[in-house]
Amino acid sequence: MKIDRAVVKSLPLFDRMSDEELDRLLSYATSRRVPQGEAVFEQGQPAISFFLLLHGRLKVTQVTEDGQQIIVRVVHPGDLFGFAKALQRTDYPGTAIAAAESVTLCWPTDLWPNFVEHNPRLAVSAMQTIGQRLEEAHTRIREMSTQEVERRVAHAVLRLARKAGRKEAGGIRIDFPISRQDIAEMTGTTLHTVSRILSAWESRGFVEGGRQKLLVTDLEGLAELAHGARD
Amino acid sequence: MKIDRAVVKSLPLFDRMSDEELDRLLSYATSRRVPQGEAVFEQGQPAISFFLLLHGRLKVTQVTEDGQQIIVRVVHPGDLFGFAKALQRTDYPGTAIAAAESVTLCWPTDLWPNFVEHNPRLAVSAMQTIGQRLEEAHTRIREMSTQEVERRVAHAVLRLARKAGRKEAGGIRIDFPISRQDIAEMTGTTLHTVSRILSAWESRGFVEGGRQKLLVTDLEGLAELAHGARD
DNA sequence: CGATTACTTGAATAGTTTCAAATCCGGTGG
DNA sequence: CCACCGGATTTGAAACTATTCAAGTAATCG
Repeated sequence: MKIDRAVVKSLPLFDRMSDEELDRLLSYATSRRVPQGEAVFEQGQPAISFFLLLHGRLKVTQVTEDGQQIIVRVVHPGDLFGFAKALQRTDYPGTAIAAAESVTLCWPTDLWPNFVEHNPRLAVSAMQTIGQRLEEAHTRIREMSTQEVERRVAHAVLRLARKAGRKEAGGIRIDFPISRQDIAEMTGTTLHTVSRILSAWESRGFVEGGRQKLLVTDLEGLAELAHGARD
Repeated sequence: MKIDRAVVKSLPLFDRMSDEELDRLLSYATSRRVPQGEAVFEQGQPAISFFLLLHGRLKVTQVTEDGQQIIVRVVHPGDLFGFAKALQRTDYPGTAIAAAESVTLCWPTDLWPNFVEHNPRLAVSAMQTIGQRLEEAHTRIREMSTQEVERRVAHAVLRLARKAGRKEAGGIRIDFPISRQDIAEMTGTTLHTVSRILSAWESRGFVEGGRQKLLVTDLEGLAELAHGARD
């Protein structure tokens, strides 16, 4: 598949890179279209590549020993993902599934040290990314430790609106198919509880639901709820 | 305070480093004794230093907006900590408190890039450390999402036994003062629930409690419980 | 000792999950 | 184009886990 250089160039990660260097980087990359529902890589597979999401949306999931699934994070366009090797792992700790039709760039893991050497900025970016992820993880732990389900769901929906929201008449549309089950797996609860919460919100005018659809109609209200101002 | 070179040299992080390089590193370091209950740094302070724990034990805590506290992690001897700057942060995201009398090495954050340049191994180690931490965080999220409190507490105690356990007649002693409240803050529950659980375990012969004391008397049994084999 | 902090434990309560069943929606194939 | 099927969603009721509230009991430190 042909790589769209303009798209890559527009990403913050690469915007200060010289054209030559960018070309060199891209010359090693392959592009891949991932249909909805298909996995880019699966938990436990050897980490032979690392990736950059160009279009679409991925869910990174983990399955526990006893078969329960959680969503570790959502990958948005422009995010690096699957760089297990940079963290000294040999296999992928989770499964990355396309929530919507997606396009990824893909490099062999072996090239990581090479890239980092030629592009210190990339190393810094990677560090930053990991640091952010660690913080996000801690935030989530904090929320799960101290907040009740409704506020956790509110925070999750707000994050989605911020990272995957598209303005639309009447509110902010979460721009990829997301089910109640997904939200449950992101917040550590059950789809039943999520459904009840969204129903309650709908009657309060905060959101509008739908099959794998979510429209935030009152961001302010939700934010207040998430921060404990309302109940 | 005088730095004990032998102690530093015995750490995996430095064991392949040349004596000259180690001396150079240590020449920039200052050593500091931290009495029990005192903080090495506090949440929100500018990150002017990074640290290595030589002796003792630290709890890293975060306080939520509404004043609730959680324990993000426990720092064990040999661990690097407080390298916020490496993650592109300018302040410390948490507070590090000495759970027992501790000794730390301390470097100015500015030297981090310099060190990393001269010691690629240190950079790799740091990456590895962060990667491990991210995994630990995800493990914790997974546990909090899918497991009930008793199993979470079992896992937490097992981790403590592994990382801070000292063999002793009759079992494995958690080698620093730890309260029910601490365990509650590590597992996202209340001290009451932890107390009840430990009491139940004590009558089943898994542990022996005490004021800020914990002795694991049946590691096997606890492990089974943690993995869902018993109830 | 006296005060303080840590711990234990019972009872009531609240928040969530589990179980069960009905309903809705979207696409597929006739 | 429409009936039908399967996955997604909703919702009620029961069960349960863990928290909150409320005392009361130890252990430690000055």
